[in-house]
Amino acid sequence: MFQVQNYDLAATLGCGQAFRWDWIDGGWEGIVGSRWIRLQQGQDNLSVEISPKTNATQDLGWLRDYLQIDVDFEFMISTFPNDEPMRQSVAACRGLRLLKQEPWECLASFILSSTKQIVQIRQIIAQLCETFGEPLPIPKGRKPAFSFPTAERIAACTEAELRACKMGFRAPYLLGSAQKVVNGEIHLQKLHELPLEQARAELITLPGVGRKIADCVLLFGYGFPQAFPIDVWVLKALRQLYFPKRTVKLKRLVKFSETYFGPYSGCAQQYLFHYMRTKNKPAALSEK
DNA sequence: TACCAGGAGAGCG
DNA sequence: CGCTCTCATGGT
Repeated sequence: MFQVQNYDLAATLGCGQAFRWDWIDGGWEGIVGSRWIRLQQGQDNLSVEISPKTNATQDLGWLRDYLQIDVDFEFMISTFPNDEPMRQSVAACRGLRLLKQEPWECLASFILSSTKQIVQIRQIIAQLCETFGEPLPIPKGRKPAFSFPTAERIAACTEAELRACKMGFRAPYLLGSAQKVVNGEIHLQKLHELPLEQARAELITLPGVGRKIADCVLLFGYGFPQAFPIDVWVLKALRQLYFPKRTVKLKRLVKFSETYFGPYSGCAQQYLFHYMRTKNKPAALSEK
């Protein structure tokens, strides 16, 4: 059980930053590392069930860190620009947090995300884990759970094996990136120590990783608060909400995003993303 | 059915 | 540079 304030579990797990959480019987079930987890939103707490069972005194720091329980939420959103779009976005999903995900899983997931709807990304990743992940212990009666396959396991695949998981043209990208991780051409852990621009430059050397996907990994996997991924939704948000008069080019919007949204611009970006995706369909959240 | 999806990379002028 | 085209698949 975690005591929390302003924590919107549904927005956090269902907003498209992670792809392995399912809404089941009033709670969220997913995998963190090598453990099956069930989380349930309470009034001012999150209840936690873990498999294999852990006793109450066991250290859950790793899960607190993943869920970013201890961030100063009020301070963070107080740094957002005080404009109409941000007020609307925050009002729509107050309590959305950025997760701190495992870098390789985050990288691989977003390589698979390009020009795919979130539902499809989830399907691809589920099949990838079922096929190449390790089975994990689960509570009685639950459907089987699998770890996210390591870079080593992916690097040992053929392109055809990966394509069988329906990832299409992304297969050679995932394979190539896994190989570079395994043979040491990039050190994912080392990126934690680099400034944002250098870490981004490193990631972009990987096949299938451009500015957008690199920023997703930096934001969701490394916690760089100023990584600002601009996908089709955020592009639409920036154009529609901030520059409605004329069509501003992407390059210009990248510059705008680097200066306008403050020290936690990446988090602001996620509020804009969630707002754009849900404002015309309020109830669609739990399944998408 | 037609359109589009949390893009990247190659080819072109 | 900056623009266009292709890549694979399936949801809505």
